[in-house]
Amino acid sequence: MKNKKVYLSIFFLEKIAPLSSELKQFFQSNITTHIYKKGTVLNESGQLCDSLYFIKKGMIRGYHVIEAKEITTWISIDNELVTSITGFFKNENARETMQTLEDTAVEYISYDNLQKALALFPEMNQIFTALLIEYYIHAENRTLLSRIPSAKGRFHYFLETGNKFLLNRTPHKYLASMLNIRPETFSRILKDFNRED
Amino acid sequence: MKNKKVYLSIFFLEKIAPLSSELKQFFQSNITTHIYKKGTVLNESGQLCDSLYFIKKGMIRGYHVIEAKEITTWISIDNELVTSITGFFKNENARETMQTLEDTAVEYISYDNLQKALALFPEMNQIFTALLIEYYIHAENRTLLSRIPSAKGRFHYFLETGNKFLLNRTPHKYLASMLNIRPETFSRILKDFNRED
DNA sequence: CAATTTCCTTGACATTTGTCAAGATATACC
DNA sequence: GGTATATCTTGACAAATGTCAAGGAAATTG
Repeated sequence: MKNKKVYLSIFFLEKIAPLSSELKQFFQSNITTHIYKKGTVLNESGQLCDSLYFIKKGMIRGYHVIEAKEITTWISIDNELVTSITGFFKNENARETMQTLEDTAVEYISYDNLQKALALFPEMNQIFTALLIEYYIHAENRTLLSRIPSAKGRFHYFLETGNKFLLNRTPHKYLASMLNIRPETFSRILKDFNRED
Repeated sequence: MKNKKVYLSIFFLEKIAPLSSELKQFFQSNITTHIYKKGTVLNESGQLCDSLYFIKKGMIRGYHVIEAKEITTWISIDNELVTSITGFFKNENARETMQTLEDTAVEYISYDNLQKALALFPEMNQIFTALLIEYYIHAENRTLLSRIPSAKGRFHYFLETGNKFLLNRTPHKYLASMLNIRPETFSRILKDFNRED
């Protein structure tokens, strides 16, 4: 008798709204798992991103290339959903590149299967909407953060909005990029911060 | 015989997906119109924002107050939907303030009525999702813009992404704030830009 | 349309942050 | 585990942008 796999992403979705057993069964049959080595590019800017990933364990960043420089716009870790949102949800080519910053175990579902789920299971629409709102809020927070005038201000806002633990887990150059600060300046701000505190 | 009012917002929604005549009728009965004087605050940070506005004609900005300074995060004009998204969609207190920058005619619908529409008319969910995705993309664009390192770079990205016409319509101090530039610097960059071009 | 207020521009200067270079740490790889 | 590579730190300096102040332009108000 075959063992049923346990998918963390299903638990994750259940916390948003209850899933019918049919929908759970659907996920059970359509989720794929994979482990990516640190540094792997999941999806390149300009390619179609047709997967929605759930990070079981690990870290992924999204970045854009502007004026020949990488600009990191988000970093996600364990128990978060990630995709190249603009590309995935409109089923168009992604504008950002996604890359793992640690060895990363993911569960994922394809665009087509997600659309199927939306068509077949009414409760899926509810979940999908809730997720979009959640993601919108993240985007709004990032927007606000990056408009704080001083580098120090952005750094502290970043810490105060629940990201402090990333200091010990993410290479600082990516945090610096996300905060629109040069690594050298980041290092200096961090020194001051550790001194005060 | 009573004249049926013509609501631009209904045309706006029809462009996203077809509306059943029942849904159109529902909007017909539940849309309110209003004209706000320039400078009016529609919804203050910390208050519940329970309306989704469609700008018939005019201009509205959203801003946050951080470190005692106003930070404008978006500016919308004719034929756009606006609300304090985070607040409205989660039915929580808004974190931003919305203010008209011109005399502004709006059509709006309440949170409760929007929820009713979502419950009663399946096609409304489709529209709602499409709108959320559209708004997400806007937010992502703003995020990217504000992470461009140089003030000049942000200014040019702003122009190149279809906002040039705002130069002649929006007081520059708000554009400057949205681009995270001081008004004095904005003025200097603009002078250079006009010289070159 | 005159008066008042707000907004924009310009100059001089201060401050922050970026740049470059070198050495120190940490991490990855054979 | 030792070597190679990447990352972080620090200093000296340069460049970009912010700040302050004053005058001019534009818009608003009575």
